Amino acid sequence: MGVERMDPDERRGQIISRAQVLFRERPYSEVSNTEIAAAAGVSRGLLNHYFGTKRELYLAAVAEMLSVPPVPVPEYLPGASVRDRTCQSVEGWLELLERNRETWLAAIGMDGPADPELERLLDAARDRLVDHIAEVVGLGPYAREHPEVHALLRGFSGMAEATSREWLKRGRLTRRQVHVFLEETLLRILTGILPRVVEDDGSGHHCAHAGRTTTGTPSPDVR
Amino acid sequence: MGVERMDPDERRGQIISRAQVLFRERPYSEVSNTEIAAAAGVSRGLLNHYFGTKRELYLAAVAEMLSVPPVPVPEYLPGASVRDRTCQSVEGWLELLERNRETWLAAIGMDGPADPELERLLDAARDRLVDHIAEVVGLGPYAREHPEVHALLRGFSGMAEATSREWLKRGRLTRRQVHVFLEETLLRILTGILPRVVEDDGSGHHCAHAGRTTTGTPSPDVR
DNA sequence: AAAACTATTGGCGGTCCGTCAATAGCGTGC
DNA sequence: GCACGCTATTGACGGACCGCCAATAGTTTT
Repeated sequence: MGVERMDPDERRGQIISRAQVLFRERPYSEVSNTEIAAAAGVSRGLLNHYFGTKRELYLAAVAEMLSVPPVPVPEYLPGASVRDRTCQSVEGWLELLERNRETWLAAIGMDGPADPELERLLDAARDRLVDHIAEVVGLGPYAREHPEVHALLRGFSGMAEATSREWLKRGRLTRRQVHVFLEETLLRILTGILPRVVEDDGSGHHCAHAGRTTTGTPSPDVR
Repeated sequence: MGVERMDPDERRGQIISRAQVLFRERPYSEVSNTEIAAAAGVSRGLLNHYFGTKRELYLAAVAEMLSVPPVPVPEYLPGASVRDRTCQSVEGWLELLERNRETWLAAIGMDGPADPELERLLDAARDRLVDHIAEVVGLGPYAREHPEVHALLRGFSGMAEATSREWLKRGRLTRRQVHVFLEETLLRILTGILPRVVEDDGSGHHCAHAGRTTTGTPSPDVR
């Protein structure tokens, strides 16, 4: 069926490409090699010939997905303030995210999500944690009134998870450092930032774009 | 083999318990029903009898892991300042984390890899992103000198991911809110918090514990 | 044109999961 | 005390999937 004989590199590329499409739609375990082979118009055995195992094929696919989204290059603005630069940085992140949202979401989840049930469980657990934080910190009523507060605290909880990973798993931070960092950050969020976000009416405020931020290549979600 | 007939609820509990042990060690796909059944001293068919499908068994196990409400109850301190409370909150989180580290890593990593290779890929991608942020923001040299800076920025990136999820997937935040929140937070981190963490020499600083924070029950990693 | 090379296929064996009829423990009514 | 019903529990069957390997069919070399 595999119509013709093909240049190995080309085949390889084509297979990976087809695999990426499927792996973006469904998680690892729910897409079969048979299916990938069919989508590529190729025998199943050929996948093993090129990649050895299904997992390796998956890794190759993901690796290429992640290697592509090269950060949109920001231009160096000599006169830019720290604030301008942070604003641009954030803007760049959001832009990138909005653009290849599929890719990122797919890359992060491999075995777990795609199962809405499991997702609900984890979400619920995290929400409980956030509720607890809100309570301890004295935001109880405020948080109940403004749902955004809750969502923002979820953001903080994400930071807590990430730094904790750096501490427990990679050892690049000490427990003390994690503590100080989280405490200081949470404090600023509570005292200064939170109200500002909630009461923001949408007027004014955007980056002082001297030049374009911008996208050397349009970066159309992977390729 | 299944030694005796047993009370259904008891059986159910026993199976879940055994399953949890295995699911903590290895990810979903790498632990077979056969194995779980063996560990529980029970026929494989019985798992399907009680839980229908493997996934449902998995969900039941995870649900119980997460339900054991990890929150250690903090005492209400009437005279405590906001700072004290945030400190306690953070301390509570870290304490909890250090204690049932296995459980959390398992629960958190539920939607993640467990494949070291894949983990490496994702880590590398995130590190690249963080490098980029550091560069844009003008921390390039500083970050290269102090690895902690890099790790802390990873923390911020965790926050970015979490808030973005709230925006893109759950719709509890607007893009604008995410932007303002991230920008403000990043700015404070850069100007005020980062140096403090890096130069912290380990002297002084801990919560003003009026009462104990503490652990009504020792909370010995799940149960 | 024959031979060496390799991309490509199809089938084999093994593992794993969901289903289902059959078995075996336990309580109940007479 | 015994037959009967209920259900926990098992063992086996069918289907899907994966990794391996010998056989096949293009392509290049001599």
